[in-house]
Amino acid sequence: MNGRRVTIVDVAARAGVAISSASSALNGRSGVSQATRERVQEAARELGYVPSLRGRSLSTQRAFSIGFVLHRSLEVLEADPFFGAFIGGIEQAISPRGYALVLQVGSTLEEAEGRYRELAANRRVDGVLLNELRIDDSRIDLVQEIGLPAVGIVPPIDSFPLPCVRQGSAAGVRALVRHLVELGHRNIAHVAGPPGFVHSQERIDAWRGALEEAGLATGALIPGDFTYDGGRAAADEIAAMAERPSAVVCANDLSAVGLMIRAQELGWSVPGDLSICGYDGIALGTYVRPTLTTVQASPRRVGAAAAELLLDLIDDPEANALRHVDLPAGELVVGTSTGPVA
Amino acid sequence: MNGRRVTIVDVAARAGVAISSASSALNGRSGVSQATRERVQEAARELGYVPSLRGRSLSTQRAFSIGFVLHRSLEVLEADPFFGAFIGGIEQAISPRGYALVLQVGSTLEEAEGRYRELAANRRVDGVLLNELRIDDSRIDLVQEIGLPAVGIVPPIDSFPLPCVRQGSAAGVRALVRHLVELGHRNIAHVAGPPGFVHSQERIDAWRGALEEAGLATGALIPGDFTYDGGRAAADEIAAMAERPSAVVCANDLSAVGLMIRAQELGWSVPGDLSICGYDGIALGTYVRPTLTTVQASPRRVGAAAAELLLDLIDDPEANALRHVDLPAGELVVGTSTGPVA
DNA sequence: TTGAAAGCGCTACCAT
DNA sequence: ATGGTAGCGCTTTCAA
Repeated sequence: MNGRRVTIVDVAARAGVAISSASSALNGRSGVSQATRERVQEAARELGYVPSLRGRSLSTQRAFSIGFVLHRSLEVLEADPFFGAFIGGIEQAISPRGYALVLQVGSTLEEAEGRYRELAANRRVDGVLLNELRIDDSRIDLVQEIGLPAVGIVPPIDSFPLPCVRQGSAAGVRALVRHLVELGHRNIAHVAGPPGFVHSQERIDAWRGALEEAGLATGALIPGDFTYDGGRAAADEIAAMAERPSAVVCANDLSAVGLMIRAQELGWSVPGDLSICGYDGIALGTYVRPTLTTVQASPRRVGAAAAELLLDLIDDPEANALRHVDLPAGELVVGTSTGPVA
Repeated sequence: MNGRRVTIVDVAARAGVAISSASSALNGRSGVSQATRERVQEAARELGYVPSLRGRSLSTQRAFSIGFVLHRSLEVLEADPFFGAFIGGIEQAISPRGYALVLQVGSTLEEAEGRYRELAANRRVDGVLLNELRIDDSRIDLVQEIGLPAVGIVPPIDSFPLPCVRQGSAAGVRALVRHLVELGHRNIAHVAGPPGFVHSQERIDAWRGALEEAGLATGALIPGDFTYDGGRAAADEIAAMAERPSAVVCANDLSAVGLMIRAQELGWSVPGDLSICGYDGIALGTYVRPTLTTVQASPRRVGAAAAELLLDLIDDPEANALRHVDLPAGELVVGTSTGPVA
């Protein structure tokens, strides 16, 4: 590489115009003649000019990047491939617009909050994505307080105070329950997600509601935590029950797989003795036998939509202050882990 | 939030000193009296001053972030949780040093290269991590050509021209083969990684070498691509073989699981008819039945070590120009997918 | 020890 | 349409 980087000064000099004209020409602003514009662009090309993000950043007060904090334990991260797709979606949406993703990891919620504060304080990013929201999530106050543009990823609740991408899991969970009911199941349990999460609650409500619609009694609500081991524990819990359910809807695929493996270890046939379904549609569900009945979510699309909305928000805070994008619900994927009641 | 952000000018004014003194005081540089230093720090605290990364960035010519480009198809990303841990390790190493991770995705190698070029051209990052290197990887020339600090993640080869973190899989593969030999296997095949990758080749060589050491004939070398479906295809290939191996070492866990599931579908008993092992030690291997015999790699540690080295390199290019860090090999994890030869 | 001032590379305002 | 020029917030050199 040759010594100094080529700057806009070099380009302007070469084109024989003022720096300001060069800037306007390169950024497609008006106020330059066609001839000048072409001369500048020509000079830039010849010199291999690439605008410095730093200079631009300082002068425009923009970082040209957005932030996302994974607030999960590293252990879960290792097991759950969900984020790969989500991040892929984000990238896909922002890179064409010249933005980059700054990814941070905070294992606890407190740590995650700290990272958001940091990102905001030093203005490393122009906005952040908020996912896996808790009920009364403190991050909402946080971003409002520090004036950091933020987009939430939430179920379709009406009262969310920030712009958000809404993908409901209620419809999917209902579809799962209906599927089970059609197979003749009458006692359908639910392995929940960790308490406090908006989407944990949403799935619980949807499961309850669907049972009600079908005229069935509410089944057992078994605590869970979205992990493989949580699913295994749920199986043991079921084993200890006086009246076992014939089917169970898990809050996500990972715990469903844990439940299924443990059930098989306990000597049960799946779906013969117990029908199992999950939620998410991760690849793992197609690897195990029987294959998992689940709902195919689209983390990639969610990531892309949320990132897109965030950039819009950054560009025009007023117009997008309360915009929300509704994404279609996931589709039912019938695997071999659910079958007719014995 | 109050209108304007507080800058170093505000701090200096409040402390009643010059901006340059404030800067020195805050950054622990010498040339300020203890009294001044304290007064400045006090003022900064009172004002809630956080240095602007942008200003610092422009003046120091540093981005305070490093880049990593995932060059994988989104499909694989969704299935392979490897990167979660890797990224966690990176984050863990850099965030205490005030750095952030800029993550990009390039599905093809060409696209990935483009992203590296971009990162370098606009100086969005101070350095990059290079993993999954190919033989004669073009990115090596690229970073050298554009003068972008880079750290490679490679097997322990001597000739690597960049600073690197070396974690060999050879020892692990040998351990797998020895394990199989002890179980009485004499015909041990290998499902390879995609051709052209350094670590694909390393594993092929290690498998061959270990067979030779054991005085056995080289087994079948079955092409693969690190994916689940590649593993399934390998099972079909084995099914078509005149003389089937009694055991197979796969280049990674994901393909081993694919192979195993397909083998079971074909009616084979695992490990009765075929012993199978993988490499990586991903959680998936403990979910399936039988559980996968594999080698536990440590992507988190690799990520952390590589990031650490990269920051050292950025801080002192000369001293670290050819430094390499050797990481211990992974450990053999014996699951139930391998057993005595029938 | 302290302070003034010159950049870093860019944008945008204001004369011309 | 064009060209100066004043920032953006910081670091760093050089005088005082």
